Amino acid sequence: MNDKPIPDIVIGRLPRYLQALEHMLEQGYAVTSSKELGEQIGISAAQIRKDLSQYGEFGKQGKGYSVPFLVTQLKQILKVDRIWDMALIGAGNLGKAIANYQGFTEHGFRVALIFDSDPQKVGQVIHQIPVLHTSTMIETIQSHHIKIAMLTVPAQVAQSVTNQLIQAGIKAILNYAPITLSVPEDVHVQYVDPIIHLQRMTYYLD
Amino acid sequence: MNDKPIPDIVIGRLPRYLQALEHMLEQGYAVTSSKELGEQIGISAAQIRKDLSQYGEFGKQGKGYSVPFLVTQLKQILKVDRIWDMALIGAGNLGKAIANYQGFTEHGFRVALIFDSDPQKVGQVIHQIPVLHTSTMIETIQSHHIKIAMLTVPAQVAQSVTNQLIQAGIKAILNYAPITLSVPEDVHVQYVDPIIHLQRMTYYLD
DNA sequence: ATATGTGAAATCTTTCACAGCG
DNA sequence: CGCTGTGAAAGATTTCACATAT
Repeated sequence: MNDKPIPDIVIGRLPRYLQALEHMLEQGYAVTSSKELGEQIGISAAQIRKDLSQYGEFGKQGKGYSVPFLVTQLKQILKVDRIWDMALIGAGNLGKAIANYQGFTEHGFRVALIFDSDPQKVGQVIHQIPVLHTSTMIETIQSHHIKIAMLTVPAQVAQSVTNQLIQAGIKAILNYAPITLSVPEDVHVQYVDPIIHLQRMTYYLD
Repeated sequence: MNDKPIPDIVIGRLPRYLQALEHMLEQGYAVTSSKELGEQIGISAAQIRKDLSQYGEFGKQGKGYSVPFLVTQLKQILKVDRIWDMALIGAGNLGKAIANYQGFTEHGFRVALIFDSDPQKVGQVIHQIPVLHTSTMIETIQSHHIKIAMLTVPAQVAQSVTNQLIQAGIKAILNYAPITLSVPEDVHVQYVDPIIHLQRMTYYLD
């Protein structure tokens, strides 16, 4: 039981564990082991045990881990044992596809607000949510106490929209724009960029 | 000048460097430094110098790096100095959005083939490309010598489709299905999963 | 004066290997 | 016996700091 912060690299693996365990749960597994889970997701058994041991003793020696129990624990650790409302900024093709993605709702993430700066898009209803103009963004996000935003605006405006999001009290940004965002250190950013992933793989191709 | 393979963690940063440098190029920068580039993308100057030095001496002491030269070099290193044809498997909402995404073409990635198992989708034309039935997938991919696939099928069938892709000679998979794929070690997989990213951030929220 | 390229040092991460418990 | 939890060891990665070049 340490009081040092747990490395971010460990946090990054927890959602993968949760994903695999939820899959096992659907398949009716009652119990699993670090070895079995590791084989499923391509991570060593020792690493899984070490990662989990940062948070408590969830397993039983000689037996393994209870799948439903571990799912519950991981959800608590990751704070996904609740519903998170999110704001979506950018109602273009990508934004629309994201607003309609079922996976978010299934995992407790709800698109609550949608914004766009194009007057033609404002007033449209996407996935039952009306598109609002960005001029009302800061105060609307504030009044809804929303902490998570998804950014699907063009790269040229991504940083200035981000600055507004920070003013609005947003603390986590899922950024689909192909640009590195500059944010204060209490704001978290994750990047979704297929080009970056593809370029990382072509390196290894002939 | 080493002959050990360069760590994958270094490869993973190169596309970020390229992205920032292309951005600088558009803005008309002729020269940059490891310090300037590092501030742009939140990576230390020393790390950038060390990473680049794995591939050669691209900079000039006292001066910095020529932006256009470094862009050219990085494109060669990452093998994105050419056009890559790709196969898209899964013509649902997400697949359609991806097929229409301009960013791929702009970076030399071309969606050349689209497959789906749903007879209703077969024959549809998406972004000027006809949707083919998955029964013809293996031979069609082989005859086009395509090495990269994007997977936007439901999780339940992702592994079996992957097995077919491997038979077809695919060596790189960009996987949008929320499941870890099992592949031989000469096949590369990258994951695009917004839920995983969101869960990684909620950990840090109150 | 300024910024690279790079060994050496520091730090971080993973794996090992085994005591201990069910 | 089997599998966890965990210190210690090994390995990988990052940072430091400076000789060197322009």
